Amino acid sequence: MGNQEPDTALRDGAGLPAHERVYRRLRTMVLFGELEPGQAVTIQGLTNQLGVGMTPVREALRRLIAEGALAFQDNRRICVPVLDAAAVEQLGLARAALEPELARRAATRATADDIARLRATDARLDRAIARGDVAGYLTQNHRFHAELNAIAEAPILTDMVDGLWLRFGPSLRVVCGLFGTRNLPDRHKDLLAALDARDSAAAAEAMHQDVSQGMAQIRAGLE
Amino acid sequence: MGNQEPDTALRDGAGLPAHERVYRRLRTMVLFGELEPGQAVTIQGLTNQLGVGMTPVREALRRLIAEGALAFQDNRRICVPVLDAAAVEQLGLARAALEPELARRAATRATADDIARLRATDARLDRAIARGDVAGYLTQNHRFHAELNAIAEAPILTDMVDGLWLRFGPSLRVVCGLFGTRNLPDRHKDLLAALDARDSAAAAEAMHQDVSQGMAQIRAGLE
DNA sequence: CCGGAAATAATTTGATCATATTCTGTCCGC
DNA sequence: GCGGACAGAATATGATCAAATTATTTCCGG
Repeated sequence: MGNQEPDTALRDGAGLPAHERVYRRLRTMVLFGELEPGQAVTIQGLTNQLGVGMTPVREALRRLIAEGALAFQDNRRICVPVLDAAAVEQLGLARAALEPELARRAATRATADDIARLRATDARLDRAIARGDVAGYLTQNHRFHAELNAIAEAPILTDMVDGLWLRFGPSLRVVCGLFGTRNLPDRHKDLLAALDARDSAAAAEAMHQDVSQGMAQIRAGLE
Repeated sequence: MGNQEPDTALRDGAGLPAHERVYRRLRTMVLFGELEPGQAVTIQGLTNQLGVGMTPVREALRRLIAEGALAFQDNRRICVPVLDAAAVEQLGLARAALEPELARRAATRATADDIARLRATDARLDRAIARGDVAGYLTQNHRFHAELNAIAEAPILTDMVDGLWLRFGPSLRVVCGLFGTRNLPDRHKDLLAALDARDSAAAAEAMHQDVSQGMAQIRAGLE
């Protein structure tokens, strides 16, 4: 059979280099659990699937591996990492150390517009949970935290946190697939109240709770 | 002129893929300040200098950029990042959040052999300082922290911290070049005492001091 | 004669390179 | 000062080589 059209998912992002498009595509796939933990990823498979040469694919993979989103197998195969209890613990520690600091900063900088935007995202998040829409939950939850981190204006910390989300994304998806959208932690209401009040300490505390509960959920879901 | 022999610094690591060798070489160059902040790095320059094709060089650069060791210029040129005050502040926050935790864990796991090895490294560090040997100071100081982090057995946290060191390496070298090895902070004695006593809290506190003083030094050195 | 382990052949996949194409910034002539 | 040609550098492709996994065959013991 001939090669089908080069994957509609790359239609946007025209003008960007091919390796950047491949990177973004794979990144969202990992972040939202479209690839499951342990799944193998081959270079040639991606070149066929995405309709680009191997050099851009290679670079995108190298970048994702450096960020921990993908991992080398014992041999030289590439796959989505499988988290063990120790990994989840370390990711939780790192998140608990960094994300409250971002929330603290956001509380001192958030404008009324910023908070309104966050509240709108949180409303979409609640609707997705009520609907039992796992993909919607993952998307909107990430969006909420990403918008909050952007307000903090700390690009280095934000990049580090993004890397952490990338690492537990596939596992979070698995856990949500098991338990649905019930029992999902959500300290966003406390957080929004703290932002309204410009209360840095309360914002940091709310974020700490949100992170702790979220990681506990993942740990529990992996038995 | 013809191309000279393919760089003696790549002689070791035989058997590893070329992109891995290029990555390690560039990584140590950045980590120990052999490249100064703002310096441009070209792909073709590296292919000539290291005697490899451009694909391995491309992958190594992509990886280093993902780790923050190198950065894109406005156009698509690559250079060593120049840190501003905000960047140093965020790096300091992240280090202060993560490295004390690693010290805490190391205190609960360190064997007598581990501590002896650390003490030997610290002795070499002191000799380098007394000698005014900047390169030796940078090497042994990094080695001390790397050995300590290895004891903590937390690979994810250790990787994150390694990435942070990569970011401020070039600037630390500049500061040391300005001020020599005088006034360099060193809470390593407190740290070793805490390890001897298996005192996690004291180890974390000593590391927090070491990090804070080190980052303050860098911030001061950049005016 | 049958089943399974070891050895070997075939396919798949990763690594590297040489080359072509595109883009950016610069320099010269008008 | 402006526009177009030129040079340099990065991006992207396909071909080629090496390593590894899988499939197949062979051979031996029961």
